[in-house]
Amino acid sequence: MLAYCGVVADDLFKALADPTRRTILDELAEKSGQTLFEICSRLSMKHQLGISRQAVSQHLAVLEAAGLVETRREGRYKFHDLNTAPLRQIAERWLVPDTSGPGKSAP
Amino acid sequence: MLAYCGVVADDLFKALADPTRRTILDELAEKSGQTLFEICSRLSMKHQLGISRQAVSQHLAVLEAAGLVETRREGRYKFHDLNTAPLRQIAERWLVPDTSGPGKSAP
DNA sequence: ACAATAGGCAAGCATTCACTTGCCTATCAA
DNA sequence: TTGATAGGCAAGTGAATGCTTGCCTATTGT
Repeated sequence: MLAYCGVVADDLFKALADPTRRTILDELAEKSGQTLFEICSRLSMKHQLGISRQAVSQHLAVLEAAGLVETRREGRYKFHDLNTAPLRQIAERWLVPDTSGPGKSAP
Repeated sequence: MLAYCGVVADDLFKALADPTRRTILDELAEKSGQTLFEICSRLSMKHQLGISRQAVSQHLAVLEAAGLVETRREGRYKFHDLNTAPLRQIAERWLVPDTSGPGKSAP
């Protein structure tokens, strides 16, 4: 799709810049569909991250804005799923030799 | 090489977080072996980035710390080359495991 | 030698960012 | 209902970051 291009690029890289957010992605890759509290307890238990619930919530919002996390609501629960699709533009930007025409880069 | 692991991960993602640094990577991907002044003029000409030489120098230092840029000195010139090797750990970290989940990735 | 070129080092400033604190809404169980 | 759970919103704070300014060293050309 043409999504995850242009303007979203900045959100994507900024989302990946924080180590806590990368750990959250690791947790969602290991078990998808986790709630906010489940992620919080996992960060505390497995990674010894003393972090508040609101901080994790803000991290999830950043990841969602970058398209790396998708959410679905069910009752009072909100489940979070990992979406690795935006990551492919990283590989497409520099890892592939530039064979195409004058491709406009997205800062 | 065993480099580009562990501690370097944070430097890598932080280096990619800035749009100016990503543009520098684009320029080095298009033409390798550029000097500081050459990169400066390209950022100014092609990308309309009014940025000082020192700022570009600092960006290059960050990129070099992340392993994304390698340098070689010849006389009073310092040439910069792109190294995309560190980028592969991004794909290897999240793109590989896709056995679980609701199976809604890659629409 | 002298000046121009290519680059480096360090302090200061302004913005951004991660995190906390406090309070609020919505859903479910007793 | 009441209370507990799951989550959201907004202001404030301290640290990190991007950029500038000023001065410095090294190399090259005349």
